[in-house]
Amino acid sequence: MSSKVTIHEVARLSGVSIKTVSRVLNREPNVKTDTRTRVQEAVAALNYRPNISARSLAGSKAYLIGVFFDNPSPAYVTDVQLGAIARCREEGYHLIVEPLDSEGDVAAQVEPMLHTLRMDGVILTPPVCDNVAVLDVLEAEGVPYVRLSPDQDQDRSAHVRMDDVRAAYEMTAHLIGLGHTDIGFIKGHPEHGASHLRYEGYVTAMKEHGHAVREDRVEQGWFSFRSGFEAAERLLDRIDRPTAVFASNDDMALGVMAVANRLRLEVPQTLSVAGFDDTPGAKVVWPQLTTVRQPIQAMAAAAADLLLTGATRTEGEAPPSRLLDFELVVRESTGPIG
Amino acid sequence: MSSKVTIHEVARLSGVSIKTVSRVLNREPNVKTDTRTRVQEAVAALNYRPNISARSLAGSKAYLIGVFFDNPSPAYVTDVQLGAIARCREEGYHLIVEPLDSEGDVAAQVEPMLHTLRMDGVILTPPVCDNVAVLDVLEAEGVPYVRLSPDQDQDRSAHVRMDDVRAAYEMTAHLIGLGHTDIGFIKGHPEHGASHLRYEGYVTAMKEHGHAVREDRVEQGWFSFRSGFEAAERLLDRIDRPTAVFASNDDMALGVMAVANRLRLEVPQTLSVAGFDDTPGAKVVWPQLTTVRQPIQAMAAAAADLLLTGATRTEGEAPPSRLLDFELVVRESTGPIG
DNA sequence: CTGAAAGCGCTAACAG
DNA sequence: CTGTTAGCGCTTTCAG
Repeated sequence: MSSKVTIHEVARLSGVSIKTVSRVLNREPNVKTDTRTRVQEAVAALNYRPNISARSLAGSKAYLIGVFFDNPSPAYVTDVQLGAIARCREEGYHLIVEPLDSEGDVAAQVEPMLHTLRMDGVILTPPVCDNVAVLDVLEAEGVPYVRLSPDQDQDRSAHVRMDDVRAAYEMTAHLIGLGHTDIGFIKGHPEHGASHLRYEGYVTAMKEHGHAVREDRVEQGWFSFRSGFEAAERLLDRIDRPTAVFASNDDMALGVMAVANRLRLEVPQTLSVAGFDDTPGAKVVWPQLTTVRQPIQAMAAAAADLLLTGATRTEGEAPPSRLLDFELVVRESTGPIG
Repeated sequence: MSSKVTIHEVARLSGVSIKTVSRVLNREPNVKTDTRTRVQEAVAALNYRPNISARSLAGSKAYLIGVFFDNPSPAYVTDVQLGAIARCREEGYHLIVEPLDSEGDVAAQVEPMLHTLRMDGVILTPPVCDNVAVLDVLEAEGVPYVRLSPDQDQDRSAHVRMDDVRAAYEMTAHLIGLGHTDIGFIKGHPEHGASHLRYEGYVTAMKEHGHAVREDRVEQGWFSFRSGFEAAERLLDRIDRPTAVFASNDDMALGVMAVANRLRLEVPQTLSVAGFDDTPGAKVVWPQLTTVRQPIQAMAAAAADLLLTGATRTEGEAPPSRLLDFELVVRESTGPIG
């Protein structure tokens, strides 16, 4: 219980008023350099840390940023937390995590936490970032928020996203560059916006390179391993089959790999397989999966940054947004034919 | 900004003093049932929520539980958070997540957060739960903590764990029950306590069933996919090979699967493969992996419970601990020979 | 069983 | 550039 040091002790030791200490703490202007130094020394000497409850009770900041999530993948959630905390720590903010139960009334879960804990901002991950009821509550409570990769109504709020179309385009181009012309595609869950964007990238790349998009080369999937497995069976269990398959996410790509194994199709000699997301599973198959990496940590850090700099509070103008670069991760599951 | 309702409004509406409202809020005794009801109605009518900063500034509780982690797997971290929050919400507590950078001075990172944010308790996950410097800081600051699956010095603090020995024993017994007598084993990272416990379970089961533990059937691994892959090559790429392999974790088991695929060994007809942990990857291979599921959410909930009930503050006696049950998850990667 | 008074440790005005 | 005075919304004494 060594934390009995308060702002008063610091003020006394440095011979100034508590208000001046407060100014130094908050990096406010109008403090003589000399005084500032003296206060900082006292802070260090006493190992003083301002009490966050007192600060938020008295002031307008809570030094707390919330991360709301509702069932996305663990790897995604963890990366969001790591990215957000990295930026938050610079300003002395902490992260409150609030898993939401999407089965229940999500808005009803959100409202109480906004009342008790006055967070300075909230980061919303998919799919809760597209839950209109949640956005409504947030706005009614006046809590700034940033959405990560929102599907719908992007102009409604500040958000951070990645260029799915271009990423899918480049992955397709990568396959084409390897010599493939007959490339199968497995679509993602039709209710996820990313599905359409990724498909669009694939189609554009095929067309621009003069390759037909055959109807029997495009299968519907649902982002799950099983749906990828089944789609791959339809695509591959026949004489006339594509030489490469691009699945809209890694889980489905792993399903493709499983089918390839079963059918004794050598990857990548006989079949190239590409995924999307760079989930942990991508490195846990043999051969390792070529995929697209989203800069999730950087996206979360950008979201935190928007919140901390107050950039979300725009008057009239369109809410700020950031578009980050993806990365093509070429591993062993794609290669030239033969 | 609808949250201007304070305890005073509630007191006025219910015709009592704020102290009585406070009593009702905190479920304190000595309030007439009638009065209590009236206050609760006022709370509901005004949609009042006590301000957490004010509460923690005035009182001794912060309504905040910390979760410290330092590089365990995303799936593990997420489960811990879900389990802990489930218990915390019942009491109006929130979760603060603090990823620690194990490369740096972990203790130095912990001390400031304990000062600014006076958490009521902290849950430590492996491997940070075995960092003595962190435990020292926690104790110096008087912050109660519970460790999840600690390796060392278990009696030092409250902790929650699972019976690794028995789980490994039962998995081995499962294989033996299927008719296997020649079972390979891949050990985990030698510096993780679980590695030894799991090996012990395997050895005990083999011996008790009258099967020899051949030296050339036990390989050292490091919990990574690659180490499992390499160990499996030594175990399987030869005429005289075991009919089953039990890897100390799923990542290594997936490495075994990859080697089996490569060597064209049919799983499970020619080779049974078992893992440990039930990570997401276990369901993302074909055939799906037989493994052991740790009740991570339940363990985290138990840890939160110890913290919330104040069970960690024991005088003199041994710190409390809870041992939870594991679950054998039998999927398709294990089966009878032939 | 209930209430009045006194802060918790800080920031927000406003004076100087 | 610096200090003074008020609270923020609660819990904690301590009286009734």
